[in-house]
Formats: sequence, structure tokens, C-alpha cells
Amino acid sequence: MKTDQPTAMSPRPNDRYNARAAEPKWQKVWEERGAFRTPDAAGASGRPKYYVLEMFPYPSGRIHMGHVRNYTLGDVIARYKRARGFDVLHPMGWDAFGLAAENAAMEKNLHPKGWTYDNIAAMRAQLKAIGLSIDWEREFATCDPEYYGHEQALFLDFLEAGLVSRKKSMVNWDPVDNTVLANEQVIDGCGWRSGAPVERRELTQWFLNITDFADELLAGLETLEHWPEKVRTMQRNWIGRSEGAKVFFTLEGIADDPDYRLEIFTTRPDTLFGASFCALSPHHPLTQKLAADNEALQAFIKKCDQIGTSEEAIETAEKMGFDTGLTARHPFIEGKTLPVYVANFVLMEYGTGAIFACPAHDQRDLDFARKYKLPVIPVVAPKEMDAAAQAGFIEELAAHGTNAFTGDGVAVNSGFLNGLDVTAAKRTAIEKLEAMKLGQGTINYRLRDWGISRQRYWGCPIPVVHCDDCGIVPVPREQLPVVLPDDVTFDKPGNPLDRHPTWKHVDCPKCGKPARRETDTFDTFVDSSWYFARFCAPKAAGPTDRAATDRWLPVDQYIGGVEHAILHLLYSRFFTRAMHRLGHVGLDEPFARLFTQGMVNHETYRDADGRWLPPSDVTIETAGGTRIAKRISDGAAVTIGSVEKMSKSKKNTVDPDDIIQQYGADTSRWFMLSDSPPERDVQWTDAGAEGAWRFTQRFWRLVTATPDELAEIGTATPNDFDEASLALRRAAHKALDALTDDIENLRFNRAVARIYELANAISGFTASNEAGKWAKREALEMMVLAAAPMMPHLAEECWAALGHETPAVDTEWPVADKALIVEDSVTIAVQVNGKRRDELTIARDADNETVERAALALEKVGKAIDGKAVRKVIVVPGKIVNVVV
RNA sequence: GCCCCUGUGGCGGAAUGGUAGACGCGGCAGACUCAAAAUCUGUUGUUGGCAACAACGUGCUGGUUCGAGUCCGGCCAGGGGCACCA
Repeated sequence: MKTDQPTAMSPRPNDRYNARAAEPKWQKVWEERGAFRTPDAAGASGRPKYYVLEMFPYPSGRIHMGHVRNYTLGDVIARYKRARGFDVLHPMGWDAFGLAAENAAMEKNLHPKGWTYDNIAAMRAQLKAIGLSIDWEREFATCDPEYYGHEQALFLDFLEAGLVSRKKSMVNWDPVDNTVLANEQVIDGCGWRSGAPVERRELTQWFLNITDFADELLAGLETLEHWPEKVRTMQRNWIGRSEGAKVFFTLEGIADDPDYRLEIFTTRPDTLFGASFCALSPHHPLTQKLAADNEALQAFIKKCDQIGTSEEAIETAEKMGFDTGLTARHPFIEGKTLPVYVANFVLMEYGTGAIFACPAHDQRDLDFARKYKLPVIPVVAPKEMDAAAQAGFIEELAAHGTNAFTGDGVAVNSGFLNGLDVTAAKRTAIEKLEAMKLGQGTINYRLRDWGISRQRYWGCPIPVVHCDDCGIVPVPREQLPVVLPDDVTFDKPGNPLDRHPTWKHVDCPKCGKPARRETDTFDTFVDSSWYFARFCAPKAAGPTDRAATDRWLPVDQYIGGVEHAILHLLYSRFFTRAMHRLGHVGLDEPFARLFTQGMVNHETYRDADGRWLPPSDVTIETAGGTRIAKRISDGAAVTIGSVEKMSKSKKNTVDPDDIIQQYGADTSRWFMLSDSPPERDVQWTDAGAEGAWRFTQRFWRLVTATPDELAEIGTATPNDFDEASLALRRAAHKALDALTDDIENLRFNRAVARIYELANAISGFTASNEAGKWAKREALEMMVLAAAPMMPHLAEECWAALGHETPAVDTEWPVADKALIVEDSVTIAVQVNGKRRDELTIARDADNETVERAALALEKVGKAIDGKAVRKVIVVPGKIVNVVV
């Protein structure tokens, strides 16, 4: 860092822009004017609405640069739309429940509530220092009893509507966080927060029936044309729709249940004639039943579980099977039976947990069949082969093929399916199965119902009571919210709610006998699945206010990290549909436009012992083009490492507070917007921050350098501009026009470049008469207003310096004069055989023949043609001339 | 393995199929200054040339086109997502 910082104030007021003084001043002005307050429902304004939302933060205690970037992006849009005449809703809140609060409670002996609200206070102050155009009157935290009380009411609505179920099932148990995790929260077999390998446990849990909406959620993706294709693809894959059939195999060999029918799922019913065995998941109920009195099978199951479902173990894991001795009757081939194995590659979580295997047309089945010497029976042959080639192909595959044939083809060796292509064969096979009552066509989803029970304290209590006589009894609505008790202890592992002496003991709301409260709390993703609807009317008596949600939803622009592509964004889409069904909102898709911004990265530094060093401990000198890093405290050598996402573990973080103290909020905002397109990662560098800081000063100087020159300029447009003044006006209107388009399309890095271009044009201009002064003033005002969404405080200061009494925030967006943008003459390139040889400036409305003649007359063009015959001349008006010889 | 994205100067990045490198960072040279900081001016893709200028240049390689960073095919590299999904 260099030494010149805004702390050193010059006595001359115009010399240095003092961000530390100006920023709080203007924030206060905005607040006093209520500039960012928005009415809940449609007022008399008649203005169109625009809802800008950034994913609300978890109150960890401090904001980080990722927050600065996220909220700056949203703020530019919000301020711009406001200037364009929209009623803008731009709220802020806190996703405040979660494990970190409990961990802090255990580590630092604090109460999660106090810890959370203290953090919120600290982060609110930090966010306010950025100068965001937020309607703070709408602020809430999801841990406010008022908010989660409404969430409990929503849950009861869902319960009544049959959108909730309580099921005993295998769940993902995080042994470190001591809680259940949703499938979406298990990454590579480990808990998404703790990183600990997840265990399987059978528990009774509350589920939200998201699978009821699987088809809708999938179809709805097609309507989200303003979402990144990447996110839509990820959701599509997550939902994982596949069409196929259930087939019921009658099993022989189960003594106590001779009519047992094994249900399997397949997407390839057309290959049934090629079946050579059936396989059960190690966790299939039948496997468990057989294992009860079979030690060898128990040992096999254990072996499968050890390999685990994690990591690349799966990739290299060998197929393993255990022959149960049972056999399954083939549905189509009279008298044929198939051996039934338990196989490690069959997942209980997908389909029915059991398969039939056709080794010739499935790679896994083939691997298994080769290992256990099971038959390989090809039943699909490539179409484009002749009969002899097909016969050869089949023989080769059956005898010693190691690559299953999964492509399209024609059915062979398949009885009534012979000759049909794959699609037709599937359909015919399903019809036959259905006629025989041995199967049915079905659609299978990868998506599971959403398990929302968490065995934790710091979350929204699930509003039900367990009564020995009445069973599950919903808490009566007049008793909501079910408030978390404050007097809890964290000295032992487990759920503090469960061991609280009195909280869970209540009388049954139905029969009045002693009963127990549910002590599980909601997954925190429930909290964030509807907050955008609550923001529309945060004080509403019910969860939502229909007039307000009808006015404001959908969110017109949603901004956040791509890490929520599945979790939060899928859950919110589900919640919106469920709420729509119950009348809480009037639409299906909550977020019309989604923007996923890139991360903020920084160089990493390590000392001689390999320990990470924070940037604040490192100084960098540039000597002869090479950068040398040293530790500030003792000058010890520091190794500069790769550029990585800012993270605590690598210590490569920069504290936004420090940056705002040093340079001001506008400089941070400017830098965040300037270097990279917002969807890409941006690297925070001192040099870049200083460049942004220098520009804020230059901007200020440009506006304030010649106050006398600009004083007392009339408002009427002069009509006697000289060439230079006209050129400045053109540059200003052009820059404004392009910048407006850039902001509309979220290309903020280009918008920044337009401001630089305009600043450069103004710098190079000297007014030589009154009209020139007028032009300069016009350009300056355009520059200030155009930069206002990005650097709002500096813009206000400049706007006031230009003599305006109404703040920039309440000034309309300037409109570029199109007549000034279109120039009379254009410069067009002249190519010979596609190679640029010269350029020519010619009247914009010159006809093609004139342009062609002028182009051919150019000396360099003549040289390039070199006496050859001109075969063709292509003239693209205003763009280019290409002479073909 | 499957799907998606990205490859452009020293760096971040601009370029509706039409003058590649806008704008910024960094570098170099100069002005101002006793000196420094700050600021301002010029310059800056590579190679050759005093210069005018020429040649070459968007990961590689074919193609379409009057014209390709952009479109199409095939590779290579980096990043991300999914993954024994029947």
C-alpha cells in the first residue's frame, strides 16, 4: 500500500474528495428523505414496480468482500431502476438460524440468540457503510419469533393440504453436527458443513412432499428464460426424470411367502428378453429379511457399507455380488428363471432398490456378469448393419464382449418385440406387461422428498405435539408462535430442546392429557424458502399479504452465488408453488431473472514455514518488474501463491471495513464493478483498489476544477456550438447511451469503461466560449448521474458542487439525444481480399457506388490490387468495403 | 464416464460475422518539483525498419464465407456440475 490515503486532508476544499466525511453525510440525507422507502401495495404513484433482491446473508459477524460484490451489483440495478422511474423494492434481512450460532455458544459460552443479534447489529452497520439503497424498514431476521411464527403457520397449512409427511426412513446422519441432513446437503458422502462422512440411520422424520411437484418443477424450468442455463441444467439433473417401467418378478424360494413379487424399475423394458439375473440393493427390505438368518449375507452387506458411497472409491469399486439362492420367474419367457443376487452397485435410494440386469446392454450389468460367469444375451442390434453383420455382432458381444451396446437399434432374439426399434419396443413391452399385470409404465425421479427435521436448538420449532392417545396433533394457530426457550444449556451433546426440563412438556391440545412437543426444528433452508414473499409486507398479520405479493412478486432480479443453484433455488421454487396452491401468493415462479455472480479472489501468501499469512501482514515491492513479498513485522521472505477464493483457511481475506476506512465505500464499489464481468471471478488487488481510488479523486477534480467557468450557465441549449464543443456533446451522449444499455444488461465492467471514456473526453476539452461551457457542464452532469448508481456518495457530492439542491438520488436518469449519437460522416475500413488496407471517411448517407469509387481511389488500395482485375466489391454501409480481386 | 462453461497483449478484460486489443492495471519516456509524493502529457501486441511501412497475431487443426476471436467439425488445456441413477 502506498502512503497517500484519504486520511490526509488538504485544507483546500476542492483539492481532495474526502470520502470519510462525505459518505456518512449523504447516507444521512438519504435516510432523512426516506429515499429508499417503498409502500407495500400499489400506491397512487402509478409507477411500474421493480423488485431487486440479493440472497440475504447469514449473520456470521462480519461482512466479507463477497457480500460487498453481491450487494453492490444489486444496488446498481436498484438505484438505476429508481432513476428510471420505477417503484423499487430493495430489502435486506438475515438468514439467522443455523449451526454456527450453536457452535459459538459451545465454544465461547455465549447464547445463540445474543450472538446472532449482536452479529446482525455489527453487519447492519457494515452494510449501511456501503451506502446501499435499501428499505431498512422492511428488515427482519428469520430468528425473530414473528417471522418463524408465520413459518409455523405455513407449515400447518402445508400439513392440512397434505404437502407434509412423516416417514420412517434411512437418513443422512452427520455425526459431528449431530443432526440429519437433506440429500442436497450431502456432498461426496460428507456433511456440507462439517465435512464428516455421513452415516446412515433409520429415523422418523418430517418431510415436505417436494416430489409431488417434480414434474411441475421440471417443466417450470423451461419458462425461466432469464436464468443461467447452467443452473437450469443442474436442477434438471437433480430432479432426474426418467421414463421407464416397473416390473414385478415372482420369486421362488422364499419359504414363508411363496407369492413374493419383487418390484424393479427399468428404463429399458425393451431388453427384458436379454435378462440374465436380478439384483437387490444391500439395503433392500428383502435383503435385510434374508440376512436375518444368514451370517454370510450379513458379512457381505457390511463389506458393501465399508466401501461407502463416497469419493472415487465408487469409480474403482469392483462389482460385488451375493447369490441369494432365490430365483425370479421371467415375465415373458415361460419356464425361464433368473438368479437373484444382492449387488453392491444397486442403490436403495433410486428406483425401487432392485433391478433386472441385461448385461449385453448395460455396462455395470456386463461387468457383473463377466465376473460371476452369467449369460450375456444381446437383444438389440445396431440398425445400420445387414443381417450377417448383425449376427456377427451378436455372437461377438455374447461370447466375449466387454463393452455393453447401449445405442439405438433393433430388437432381436426378443419374441414379440423382434424387429422393433428401441422406442417402439419399450412401448410394446410395457403394454404387454400391463396386460399381464406384471408391470406398468412409470416415471421415476431422482428427486427425494425434502427431509426437514433437524435435531438442533437454533432453528424454527416444528409446531406439533405428540400425544400418546391422539398421536400427532398440530399446535392450534392461536398458540403460535411456538417460541424457542432462552434458558438452554450446551454443555452436553444432543438437542438442548430435548433435555430442557419443562419446554417440551405440554398438554395435548386435543384431549388435554400430558403430551410432548416436537423437539426437532426446521432445516434452515425452510426459512429462506419464502423470505422474498415476506419482504413484500413484512408486518402483515399472516405469512403474506396478497395485495403486496401480487404487487411485488416475482422478484424481477435475484442475485447470488451459484452455490445455491440446487438447494435454495429449488426449495424456493417448490415453496412458491405450494404457497400458490394455498393462496398465499399468486404465481409459481418466484424469481423472474437470476444472476449468479462470481467469487472474490485474492493472492495467497505463505511464510518460510508454509503458514498462511493475511494480506494485511504482507508488503509487496516491485523491483525491475518482479514482485517481492515480505512480512511487514520483520521483513521475512514471503512466498506469493496462487490466486484463490477468499477464505479463512487460507487467510487471503481483505476486510471490507478496512477498505472502507482507507478508501471509502465508493472506491470499493467501483473496483468491484470495474475489473471483471460480474458473472466471473474477480481478483482483489491493492493496485486495482488504488486505481479505483485514484479515479474517484480524478472524478472529483474534473467536476470541481473549474467552478467559475461553469457558474451562471443558462439552462437553454445554445445553438452556436463550435466543433470541439459538438464533439464533446457527441462523446457524452454516446457514452451515456452505451452505458445505459450496459447497465440494463448487467455489463457493469463496460459501464465503468464508458465513464472512463467520458471522463477522458471531458479532460481533453477546454471551453472557448459560452456554448463550450454549456457543453462541458452538460457532459459533467451526465457523467455524475451516470456514475451515481455505482458511486452514489461521490455523485451526490459532485452534484451538489455543480449547484444542484435536489440530491442526485432524486434526479431522473438523463436521456441521450439520439440525433447527437448518429454522426454525419463515418469512418469505414477498406479491405482487399479481406485484408484491411486503409480506411476512408465519408458522408453517412453516401450511396454504395460513391463509397465504392472512393475506396478504389485510395492509393494503398490501388497498390494492394496491384493491377489485377476487380472481381467484386462488397459494400456494407457504415461498416466496411471489401474489394475482391 | 456423462453434461456445461472458458481459452484474446505482461495482467483484468473489450469487440450485433465487418478496422482485434475499447477501458483499466502495470511498464517506459517526459513535464512540474531542491527532491519526493500527488498530478499531467506521450507511448506501450510481436517481429523487422531511422521512418513511411510491411509481415505475423485471438489454445491447436480442418471447414463455411467476399470477410471468422465470433459460425460448423475434430483435437488440446483449464474450471465447474453430476456420477454404479438401472
